[in-house]
Amino acid sequence: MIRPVAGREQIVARLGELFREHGYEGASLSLISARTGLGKGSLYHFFPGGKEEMAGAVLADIDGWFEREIFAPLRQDDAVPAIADMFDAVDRYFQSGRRACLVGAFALGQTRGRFAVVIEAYFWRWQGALANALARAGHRADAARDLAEEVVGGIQGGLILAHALDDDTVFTRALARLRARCAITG
Amino acid sequence: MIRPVAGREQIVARLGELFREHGYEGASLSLISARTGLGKGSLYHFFPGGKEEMAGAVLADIDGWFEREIFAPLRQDDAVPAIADMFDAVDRYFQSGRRACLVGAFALGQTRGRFAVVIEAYFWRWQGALANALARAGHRADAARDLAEEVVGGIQGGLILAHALDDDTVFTRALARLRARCAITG
DNA sequence: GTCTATAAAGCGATAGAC
DNA sequence: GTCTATCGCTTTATAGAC
Repeated sequence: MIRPVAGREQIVARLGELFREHGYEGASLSLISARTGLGKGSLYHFFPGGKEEMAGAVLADIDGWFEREIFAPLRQDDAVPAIADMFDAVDRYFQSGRRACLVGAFALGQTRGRFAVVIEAYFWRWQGALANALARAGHRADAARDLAEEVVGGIQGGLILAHALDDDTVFTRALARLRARCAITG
Repeated sequence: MIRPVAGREQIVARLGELFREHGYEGASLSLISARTGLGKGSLYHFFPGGKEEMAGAVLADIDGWFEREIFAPLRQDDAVPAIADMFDAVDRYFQSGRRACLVGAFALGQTRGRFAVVIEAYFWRWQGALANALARAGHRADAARDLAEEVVGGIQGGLILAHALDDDTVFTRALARLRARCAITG
């Protein structure tokens, strides 16, 4: 028995978990209906564009969260603590590796085409904001860009490996490695 | 116009590319039929178990290739050149980042359940074989295990990021970083 | 806003002729 | 081995009552 959702905000949140678990193709409308507690009529009332609009809304929601909680602080706040906060926020957001990255999952294969602009912008801004912070933290500009790429990619890889091996500690170790590498050692 | 396939071997190869591009759910039988040039009757002649058996055959094929070309050499051959060969083979196999990792893609979400045993074994053996080689190359045992995890995860992350940004050079840089880190520096 | 009913198309899978 | 035809079901999406 699924309690019905309260508003669009909560609908989008549940859609997010559903797309994470089943992917774009695998998340059928009947499954969506069951998990949100809403009939198809209601779903099409909120999202006239159907499933593609639902997934788009989820991506926009995720993008907004990261912009607010991670990218903006990286660009604006004091660099060293902002980077530390990023790792904390990432660990919380991905539930120590148990939660998949929807943007990363959509980046592979055919689904990418539908949402290419959002996917590209998400990773581009993440890497850019992190490179900016790393440079302010004392890394040379080119090293900061390279390290930012390594961190963003390393997080995605850690998520994949943690899911593949069904072992959270893989993701925890990946975050710890990347965190250490962001410190100025030389 | 698709030229018909010559044998099961070639069918499996084409199925692999199809599943890479569309995922398990997205690869429909009509798409499979079109891309292999085989009718559904023929497909079910080769794979009585249907789509799941097709994907299973693809995974077994991939697993066999990696065991033969990468894992076994890592365990048996001279460690330092074997590790270098691994990076070369990985770069070739994933076409410098243009090709996705099917095992990694299947590891996320619902599809994982169908093939959990193969997925887990693939990454487990990769990391184990690499850790073994790294230890023989002079890394301390615990550092070798950690580095192997970083490399295998880093490759997956590099693939995701390269696809997301539609930029091969991301994967090339990731491989270069990981390769350098496998060298004994201390 | 939410529901049920239904349309039209596509799905995986099977049967049987050749 | 390969094909066409078809089954039963599910899919996305729409219509219209309430």
